[in-house]
Amino acid sequence: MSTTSPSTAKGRATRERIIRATAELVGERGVAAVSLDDVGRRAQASRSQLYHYFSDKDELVHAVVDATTEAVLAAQDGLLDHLDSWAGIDRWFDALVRLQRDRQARGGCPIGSLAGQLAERDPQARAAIADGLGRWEAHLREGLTRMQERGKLAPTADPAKLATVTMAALQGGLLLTQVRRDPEQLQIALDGCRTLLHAARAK
Amino acid sequence: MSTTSPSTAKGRATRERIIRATAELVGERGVAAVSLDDVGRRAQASRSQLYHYFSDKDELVHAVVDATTEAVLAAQDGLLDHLDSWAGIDRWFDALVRLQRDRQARGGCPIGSLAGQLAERDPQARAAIADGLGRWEAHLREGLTRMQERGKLAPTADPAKLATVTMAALQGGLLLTQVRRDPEQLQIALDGCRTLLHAARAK
DNA sequence: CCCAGTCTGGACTGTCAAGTCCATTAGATA
DNA sequence: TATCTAATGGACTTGACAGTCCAGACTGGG
Repeated sequence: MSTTSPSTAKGRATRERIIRATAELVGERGVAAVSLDDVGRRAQASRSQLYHYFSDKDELVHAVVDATTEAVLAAQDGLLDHLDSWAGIDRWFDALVRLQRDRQARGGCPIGSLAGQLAERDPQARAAIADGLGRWEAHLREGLTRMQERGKLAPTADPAKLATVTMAALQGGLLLTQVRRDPEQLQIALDGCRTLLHAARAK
Repeated sequence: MSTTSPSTAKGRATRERIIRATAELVGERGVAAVSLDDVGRRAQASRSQLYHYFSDKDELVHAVVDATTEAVLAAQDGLLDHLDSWAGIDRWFDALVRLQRDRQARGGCPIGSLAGQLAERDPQARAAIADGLGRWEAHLREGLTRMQERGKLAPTADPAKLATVTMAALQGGLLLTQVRRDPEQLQIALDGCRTLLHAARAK
């Protein structure tokens, strides 16, 4: 629970600034390595403001988890709603790989990173992350389902499982990309995945 | 560098105990949440012993990374050397899924977890983790290559890429398993991967 | 313009962790 | 047995961090 939800525009802006700054720092260094002083500095907010808007660090982290999942989904806006055609899926895959190249293979997946850091430490965060990944996966599952309905995907294919495999390849590919500092790793993973999806093409 | 490498059996035992205790704690709570006092308590060693054998926490963590990769590979001993047949690959996949069921989907992959925690924070650790994953992947790549030589895999297939996709599916499947607390996620990911591998079967 | 509620700055406290130091014990070797 | 070195215990220092507190500034509805 927030200690205070801001009722003025200024307050809301400050709260947003705090969350954004925290999310950035968490992305750069990981949750554990971010101190509230760091956050205050980057957000141009004093310590007391942090405690004015969040009851403690955990609550701030939860807000960051939510903001991060929203940001990841928003960043894919325009792509996730068109996963019901082979071209749409290709565009999505290409965009994901391009993003890793632009980022020089740093940081991995913001949600996946949070997962690794929080899953065993904070059950509430784990649930929120699972939810975020679920929403992400749902876009693909629903796209594949529509394709099946339109006869583009074999009737025997299982859209739910295909969506899960794809998420696994994506997350795993991002992990390999991050560890090896090589965006090609994601490319290879998604290429494999594409082959698998095409194998479920309606004949 | 170690401050001191133990020259007596007792010293070696202590050093081992420290590494093992740290690895356990890191697996349970994550790197950042483990203090040297915790380690001392679990390893039955005083603070000064930690500094006798390791120059600082980072060096201890590096030792843990090495020990963890060795442990993960050792745990798959008897499986990794037989990835040159469809049956061998099936046995491997099954064992991985069974392990997650036994562990109630907790902890994910020890190496993958370390990757998420250290990749952006400790370049040396990142390199060590990349090396460990590389050795892991090499077993599969070499197995697939042998299969190709024996005509079990299509000549057009690319063992290196197939091995990479498989590692991605494995790591991603483990991440989903961990976040969703559901071992079935790994099963689905590996089943998809199996389908992909079979698609590269020699006709 | 007033003032109640909102927002903000920064000093302060308690806790805990990393890393240092030194005195002591155990063990090997001659 | 004497002696040297490895190994150990634990107190101590230093610094950083989470969280508290309170006084002062701002703001918007009356």
